[in-house]
Amino acid sequence: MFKTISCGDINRSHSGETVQLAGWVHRRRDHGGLIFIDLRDTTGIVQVVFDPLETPGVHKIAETFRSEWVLLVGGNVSLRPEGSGNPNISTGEIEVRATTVEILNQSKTPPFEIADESTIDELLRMQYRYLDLRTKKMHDNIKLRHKVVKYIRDFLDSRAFIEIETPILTKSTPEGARDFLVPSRLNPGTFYALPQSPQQLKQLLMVSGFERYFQIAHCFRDEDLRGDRQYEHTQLDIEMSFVDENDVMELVETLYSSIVKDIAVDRIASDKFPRLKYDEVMEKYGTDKPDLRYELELVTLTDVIYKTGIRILTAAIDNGGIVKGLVAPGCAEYSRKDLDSLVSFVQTRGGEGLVYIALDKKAGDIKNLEMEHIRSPISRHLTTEQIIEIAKRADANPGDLILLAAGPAKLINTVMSQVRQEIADRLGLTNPKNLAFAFVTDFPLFEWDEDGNHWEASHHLFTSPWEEHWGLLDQDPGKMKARHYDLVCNGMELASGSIRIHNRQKQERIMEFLGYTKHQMEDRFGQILGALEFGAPPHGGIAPGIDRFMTLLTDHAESIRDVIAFPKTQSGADPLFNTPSSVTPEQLKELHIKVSENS
RNA sequence: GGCCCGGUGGUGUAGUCUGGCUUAACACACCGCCCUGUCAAGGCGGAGAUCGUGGGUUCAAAUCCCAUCCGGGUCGCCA
Repeated sequence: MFKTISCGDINRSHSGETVQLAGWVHRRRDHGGLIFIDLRDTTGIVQVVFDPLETPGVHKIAETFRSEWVLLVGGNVSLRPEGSGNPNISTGEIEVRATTVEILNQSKTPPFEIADESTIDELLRMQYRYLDLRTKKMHDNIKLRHKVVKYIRDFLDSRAFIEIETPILTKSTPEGARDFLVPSRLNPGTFYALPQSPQQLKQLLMVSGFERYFQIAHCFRDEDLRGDRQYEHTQLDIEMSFVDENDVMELVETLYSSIVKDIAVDRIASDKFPRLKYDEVMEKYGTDKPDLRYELELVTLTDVIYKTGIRILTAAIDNGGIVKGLVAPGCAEYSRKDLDSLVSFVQTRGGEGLVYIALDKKAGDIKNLEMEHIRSPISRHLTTEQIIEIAKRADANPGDLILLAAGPAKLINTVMSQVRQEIADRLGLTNPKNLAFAFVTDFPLFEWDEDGNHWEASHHLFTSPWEEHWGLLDQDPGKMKARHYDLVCNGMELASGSIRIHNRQKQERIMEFLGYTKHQMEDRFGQILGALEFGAPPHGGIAPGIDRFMTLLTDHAESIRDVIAFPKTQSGADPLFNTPSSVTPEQLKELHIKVSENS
């Protein structure tokens, strides 16, 4: 071993000891006489002193040190002279007085400083990811991730779960997300697919009788990337036999609240996660993954607004749309600029616009509201009584700002849910230390797809409907509820799960309803349908995303890219490896692949 | 695929709207010299940028126009 102790582990109890350290030159402070080097390894930073009077030879070498050189330093730990301690670092009471030094490696001047406080272009960070990962910030993120994953493994192990690996080369199932395909060399013209999730595999493991399975699983989806979406992400895949939705939710609830309590100690979360119905959260928050750190509920105002006859709003209602409002408490004083930025916020997200009604707090009480207290582009189309009615319905008071948007329900919900988030940010209600977990339940089993003009499974087609809803399949499938539950937190979907169908006939009824022919069922799902015929136990599970969860646990993650060691850019590139890249004609030939000219 | 923001020495930014006062400014980093208690050390000096790329307009373009590439956000998409 090169070192007898790590930089960050030294403290005043080691005073007087002789140590050997290895690490990187974090910073150097050359006084001409004394030279101070902050030596950094993965545990932290310690100050090394090179004294020209005590060790002139070693001091001479130290004059050549530059940032990020790799050193092996021998020396004595000593308390710093009175008054020269550094309370900002854990090793600030002591220093190592160097007696020997060896340069293990030199470094070019790095393209950016290895420091947490610097903001560096993300492309450059990715091009030199191995340097970006040297920062304490990234070390902390990656180490915390390790801790969380280890905690999960220990937790589930202690509850009799078995971790089982499933293959990365699996079968393409064209529904859902786009698959990543891998050509088969031995079977020309055929392909494997990378798993979008081990869904069918874990169900098969339940049929195999393992009863409690989990896996830290890599999942692959060839869809556009975002701050919270990468081509490949890691999920905690869980499946259990002989359970109902409560068992699964309670397991996750205990696991997640324990992680917060034991690892992310600066985070605040409750032990019990509220359970909310899908219809209710869509109405109140406009999204199925609401941020519950604050209230700010949306209000449907379609009827009151329709009565006013204001054309710009009622036109949308005539076309089948809705009007939703949101009260921004105490924001009546918003400047024209503030308001304009909200309007364009809505417009850049596909909305027609945003109508505001500011109620001057001078009115005192809502009953005393007069026209002079109203600031709104639609005020001249409204009577005082109408404004009071709107305000009452929205539960707005003088001093508040009412925001209204009209249009198709889906769009308005999407946009207004984002306005809600934006207002909460502006009001400072989004403390990242608070983790507002909740389960969303009672999802519809199917969603109508306008474009394709057919029904789709809103979760996936293995999800069981409520037992008493099977009768609705032929009558009113849109009303069928699913045994499906999501874990949400701070406006993020963290996990999705369900109780599965474990009966072949029932599974085939769903597939048939979704438009599959017998032949297609057999071709795509033959393996799972077959397994369901051999004593498949009732089972269900859930799959929490690890990457998203990690961003909630750290202070230093702007996106999931900050909790993944080697992520990809929004266009799916890795600037470090410079991939995707072309391959040799020989490789293509072996794989029976021809690249078309016009691509 | 649509929309929005951004790209200026090694890094981070200013300058762009309103073309010329720019020999492109500032901070950090880098190089040299000075300096014995600093810790984002300090002082003095120095080097370093054809302003993402390609066209165009103009007497004149970092600045205006067109195209294109790259990064980020967002809608679609993500069972």
